[in-house]
Amino acid sequence: MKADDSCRWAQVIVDIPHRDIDRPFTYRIPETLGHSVLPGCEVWVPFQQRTLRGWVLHVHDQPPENRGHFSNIEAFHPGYRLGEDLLALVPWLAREVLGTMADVLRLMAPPGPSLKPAKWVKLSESIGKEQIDLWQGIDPECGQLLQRLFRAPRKQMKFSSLVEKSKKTSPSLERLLEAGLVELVQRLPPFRFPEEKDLEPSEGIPSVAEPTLNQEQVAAVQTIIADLEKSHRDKKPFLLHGVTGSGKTEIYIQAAKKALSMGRQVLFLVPEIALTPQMGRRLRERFGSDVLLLHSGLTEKVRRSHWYRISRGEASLVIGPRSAVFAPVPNLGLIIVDEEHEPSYHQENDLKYHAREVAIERASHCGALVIIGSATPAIETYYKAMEGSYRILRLTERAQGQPMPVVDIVDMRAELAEGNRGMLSASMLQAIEERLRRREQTILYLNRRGFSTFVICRECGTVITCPHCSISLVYHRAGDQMHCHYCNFRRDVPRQCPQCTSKSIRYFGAGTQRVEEELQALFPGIAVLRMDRDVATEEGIEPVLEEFGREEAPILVGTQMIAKGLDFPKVTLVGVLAADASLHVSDFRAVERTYQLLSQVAGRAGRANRSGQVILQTYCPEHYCLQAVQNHNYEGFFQREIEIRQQLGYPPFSRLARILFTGTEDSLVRMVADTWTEMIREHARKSVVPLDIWGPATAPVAKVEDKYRWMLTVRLAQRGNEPLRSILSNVRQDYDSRRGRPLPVIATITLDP
DNA sequence: AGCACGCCGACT
DNA sequence: GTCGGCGTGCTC
Repeated sequence: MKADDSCRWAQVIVDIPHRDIDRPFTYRIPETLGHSVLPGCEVWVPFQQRTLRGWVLHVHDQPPENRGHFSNIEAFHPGYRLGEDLLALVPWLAREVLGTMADVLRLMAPPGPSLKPAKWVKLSESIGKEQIDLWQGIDPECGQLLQRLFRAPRKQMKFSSLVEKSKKTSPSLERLLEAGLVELVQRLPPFRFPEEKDLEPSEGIPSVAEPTLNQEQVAAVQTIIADLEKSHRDKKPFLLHGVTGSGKTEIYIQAAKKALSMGRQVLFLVPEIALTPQMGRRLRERFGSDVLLLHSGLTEKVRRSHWYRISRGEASLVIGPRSAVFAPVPNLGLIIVDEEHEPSYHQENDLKYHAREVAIERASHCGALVIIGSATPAIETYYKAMEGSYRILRLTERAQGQPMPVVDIVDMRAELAEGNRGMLSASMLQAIEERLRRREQTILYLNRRGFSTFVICRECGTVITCPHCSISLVYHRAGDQMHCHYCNFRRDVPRQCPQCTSKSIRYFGAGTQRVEEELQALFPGIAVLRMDRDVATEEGIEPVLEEFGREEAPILVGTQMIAKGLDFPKVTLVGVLAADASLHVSDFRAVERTYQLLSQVAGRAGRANRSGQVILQTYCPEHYCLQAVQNHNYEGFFQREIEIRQQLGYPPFSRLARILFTGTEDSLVRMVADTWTEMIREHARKSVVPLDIWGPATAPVAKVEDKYRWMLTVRLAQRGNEPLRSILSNVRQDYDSRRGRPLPVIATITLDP
């Protein structure tokens, strides 16, 4: 063996997502692996009696300072290497989401199972025929083994085929190992890149002519192109704020073309999986076969195959959902995050990262530009743009100059006063009748986000709220009480409205089914299609939508399931039956989400050359959210909302963390939650950090799959995330290292929920 | 995570 | 007397 100071050394993260092991381990790179082992390589290393997968973080020439025993890297994956930009994300993201580096690396690794190295027995170089004969005389069993190895190709055999079925090393083999006649090596099965035959066929030639851009679009494109041409690495992201139908996609396309012409690749992130093929089709018409789609409907084989193609630089434009932000494109020049406000960028089962933030961080490591776009940016995003963290580009007009749809607000309190107890207002009915006469189509939304009903006074529109939290209370059937999901305040359902003393207290929450029934009673013989979770088949929502698209029914009733990506030219009326339902969900983002949803829904009316009408039914017509939707006034909405956030100390003026405790024994879950609460309080006190702690309270969904859920919300009343993160990380550390058998309760921390 | 070492109960 | 339970500790 060579002297230590002439070999190369690697810092390796092993594939065990556990906090105690979440640090680099040092391994020697044996000469046999030459200079192939580089940062970003997937390797196999000995780790306590077994061989584990790992990834090389750094490679260096100096032997480690602290002398000790260091093992050799046993094998490496020849098929890929993570780029420097992705590698740089590993410690950052692990810290960001309070996870481990192994967790992050798993997200970046090729999809599907990793290669499995096998143990091989190799005859040492110097062993000749004579020596084997000699051993044959001394120990026939050892001689036999040596004979078989000598005859094997390359004088080596799989451990399992040499030593029969008994898993244990036989005594004879042990002896040979000790004598240095044979050695054990880990060998990977031969690697070949996956087949491409499963790829969907694609036209190689762009088939659609370039559309003409309006003035605003041209200006935006010019700004972006000028920035792409600059060579500075630290490019501040663009926020492309354009009203629905303003032609944001065309801007993306032009920006992508520019990046491609500079020899760099483009990542295009889209929120909804269902949207991906549609967007893919459109982009393929413009870019040809260089477009690669990564939607969730792909089989693992195909995803693997795409992944390797991307890593070899064979796809110039990669389009996909959240997880595509980790696509291994080698020379990334542009990342587009379409509909940046969509919550689907944030919800992830295990690691709770936000694709928009990952995109921005990744881009900063490879000098790429990021464009995030939306008609209704997240409040926090727009606030950052106002502060100057993003550069803002505005599209205030629709691409072809079409007018925005007319939005009417119907006051349902007045309807009630006039004796209409149905779900459909008089003006809504009238508008529907009109569409039926004109043979146009109507979409009705019953926008009931969330799971449980809220309680409202039918006369004055007052919603019962928590006295401590300025959010609405949620009615729980169990116990027939109202709960606050933030601070666990509880009260009985009031007999009278606390505002107007009326007794018309109602549990709100009629579903799409009732709408369907009502419509059929009102318009006998008219076909009504319904689309909600109860109707959705395995093929998803497509069949129903296609039926509607063929104009086989004049009316479609659905949940927000159908709010996205619809484009039916015959639809000229969109009705929202309970436009305020999602306003009262107990979440400080509820109003923001309502605005986004309603704006999006409103954009569905009158897409082609017919003008559209939108009717919003509500119990609080004067609410600033609905007013802003009516006037298509995002700016005004933002001003109101940001003011309220500031007053109440919600993000972006503070940082929130949510800790979810789950377990099958309710009392134990509660106990752990209490323990954490105390520990957090203690840590905050010691480090003098201004933390507010709400709860623990039962989670909005108190029991899921027989697991009880308690929730703790922690607020840091200042802007930086760091103190909050370190306190939570310390508390978890302390909690995990307590002696005794751990309780069967899982704690999940989400920062910026 | 998962493997070894170690110190206490019920067994051929 | 040993086999084996799982609490504790460590991993290049």
